[in-house]
Amino acid sequence: MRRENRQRIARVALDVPLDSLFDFVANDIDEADIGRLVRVPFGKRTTMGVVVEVADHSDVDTAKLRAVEEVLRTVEPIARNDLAVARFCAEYYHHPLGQTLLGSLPPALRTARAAQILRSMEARYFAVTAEGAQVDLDRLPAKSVAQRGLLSALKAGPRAENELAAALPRFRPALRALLDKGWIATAQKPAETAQAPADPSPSSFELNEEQNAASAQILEALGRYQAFLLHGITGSGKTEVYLQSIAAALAARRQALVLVPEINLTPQLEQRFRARFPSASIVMLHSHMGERERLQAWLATQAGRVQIVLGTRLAVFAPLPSLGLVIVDEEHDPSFKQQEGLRYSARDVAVYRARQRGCPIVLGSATPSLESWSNAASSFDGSGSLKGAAETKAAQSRYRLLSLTHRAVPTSTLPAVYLLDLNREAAREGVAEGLLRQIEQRLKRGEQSLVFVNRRGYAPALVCQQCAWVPECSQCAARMVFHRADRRLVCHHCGHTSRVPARCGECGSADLAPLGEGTQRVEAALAAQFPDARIVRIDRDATRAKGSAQRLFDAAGRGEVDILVGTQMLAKGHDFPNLTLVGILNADASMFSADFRAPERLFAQLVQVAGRAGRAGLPGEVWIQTRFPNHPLYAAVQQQDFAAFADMQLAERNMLLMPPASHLVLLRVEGRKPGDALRFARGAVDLTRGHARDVTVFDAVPAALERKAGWERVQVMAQSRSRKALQNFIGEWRKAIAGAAPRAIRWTLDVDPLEV
DNA sequence: AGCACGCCGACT
DNA sequence: GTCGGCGTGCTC
Repeated sequence: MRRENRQRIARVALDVPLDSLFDFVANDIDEADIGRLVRVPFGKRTTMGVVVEVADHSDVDTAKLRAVEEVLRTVEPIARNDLAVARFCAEYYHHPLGQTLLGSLPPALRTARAAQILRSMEARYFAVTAEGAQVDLDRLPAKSVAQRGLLSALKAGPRAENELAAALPRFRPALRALLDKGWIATAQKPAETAQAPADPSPSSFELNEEQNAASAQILEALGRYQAFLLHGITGSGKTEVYLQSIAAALAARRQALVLVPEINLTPQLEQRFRARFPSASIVMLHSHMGERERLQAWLATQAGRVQIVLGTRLAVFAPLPSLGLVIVDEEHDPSFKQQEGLRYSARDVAVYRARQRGCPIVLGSATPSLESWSNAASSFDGSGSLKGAAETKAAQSRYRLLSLTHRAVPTSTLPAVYLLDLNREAAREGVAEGLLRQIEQRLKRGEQSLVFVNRRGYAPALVCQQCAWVPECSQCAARMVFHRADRRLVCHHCGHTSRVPARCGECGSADLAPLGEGTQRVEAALAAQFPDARIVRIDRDATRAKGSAQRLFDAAGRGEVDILVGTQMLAKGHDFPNLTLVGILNADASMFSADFRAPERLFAQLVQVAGRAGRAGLPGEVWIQTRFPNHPLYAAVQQQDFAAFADMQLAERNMLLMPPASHLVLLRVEGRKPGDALRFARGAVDLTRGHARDVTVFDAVPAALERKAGWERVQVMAQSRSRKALQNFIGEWRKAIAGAAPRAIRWTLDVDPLEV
């Protein structure tokens, strides 16, 4: 029996929190359409999906089956490689495939109006008609300048509308007129001319021996998978090594993917890349781009018209058909980990991609994550003794370590680091006398100072002098931060603001005083101390307006500022040539954190801020205010010895069985009603009884921030030395939790959580 | 996730 | 008498 018109079924991944694929009838579809975007009817709405499989029968009731509405053939299918990346992420992070896959696409392609957006973006092309080709330009009326210009431009060949509009004055009416005369018509898009490999301009300065050695090793690995950890002190010229490697990848006609942290995505970096590769096509990819712009960049990359993709974590999903090199700059940076939805680590996904595509990946940092550090070290026994000898050996040197131990500019040296003991030294508004004296010296010498305070606002709390009452956010388990400029209290967790109370909410006293120091208070204190100094504050509040951060940085770079006061925003990527002093105010704050990674983060932050001092010739000094001058972390910062610090931390992690000595997953639970979250989380722990093979499940505990925006938050940690055992466990646990969770509970599993 | 349906409280 | 709260169920 022969069946005419055999029915074809497209199995489609949709942006819904369900694990299953959905079947649709699509008779004009075949294997080559796997990875294509399709518009499908779904319930009462229409949505976008991706064809993941093609079959000729469906197990779903024929009555239920509906037909694909449209196959988007103007976009190339998502490559098999990239589908595999999505599949890996969905599996590893235990997130629905549809949401993972659709979430990795530019937002414009996820909407049902994707086809419309694509159409509107497609440039119209115009060319002369046979009739138009006959027209003698000189015989046109003298006054029709615009028409003559347009016709002569098109006689040279078809051109895109947007190009013409940009190049010719009064383009629209001229276009109209020539179309009416029938001399020109819309035309096919001319065939792409293959892009010549970009010729890099020569390096701006000679690489030193270490940089050369590092580059040589990366170059040697082009064309195969190899992970490198490029550990270079601040100012050691890691970027030059990246540029050198990228040049080689481009010369081999391969694409390069460069990931940078969110805050570091500065125009300067883009400028540096463009200056270095003037004839290469470089696109940016980050979440602050408009939807068109982002789609455009994505499409150009997919079409192979782009040589370098420079972006934040989301760029790790860019469709690069000929990927040949991956760079992750500041690989330890927390912004590479997504904190909602698909909770992926862009650094880890980047390693997966490099391995999949058989190309090198360079993870660069002055203060690498302990995960990467242990992957690169041969001495660390991080994989645990449970593994067989062969496996352990393979795990020991998974990454190759490349070290840059000297500053690239020979005249610049690492800054000297000093501690200011707050137990012995008076402080004014949080600024120690010793630091004030240092700043004064810099002012006299005409040099710049930077004061780092990792808190915005005037004071992190307001406190009643009579009964010690402190105003708290009504929605969060957190103190309200006092912002003096706008005379308001602000919650830094949910954004809620309120008026400054005139009296204590407890005892009615009018004696409320600010407690602790934020950037605003330090700025005010310094202004009072040094009335003639030019002081600029740089934090999220001061740089809210678009471009204002850049203006402030530029002004500081030109030497128009004597003292910079600010938060982390100051810590990264900006060079202030005249800066010779860095003061660090509340470094101790994270000493009390329950998070086992707090010291690692603090060390990275201190090194990063310290690195701002003395970058160009002038010797720099760093002064850290602390009540714990004997803490070993500060000793390590003073020595600027990352290896010593890392080994100390790794020993601790080994003892406590924390990453990288083990692997973690966190169940995060949120509930609106008091007690709901804790009750459910405890139930989730009970579900694991008898199922946690080689996995330790800890008790449900309140999250670091117990209540946020009205939601109570509880978490459960599960730990294992075996990644595989943990993965199996998570799969089972997730199913059990999903079956038990009522609607009033929000929950997610965070694989390899960063903040615990 | 959306989007419906459905069953109990205060209102033009 | 309706408008509308959010609990439960389904989407090829």
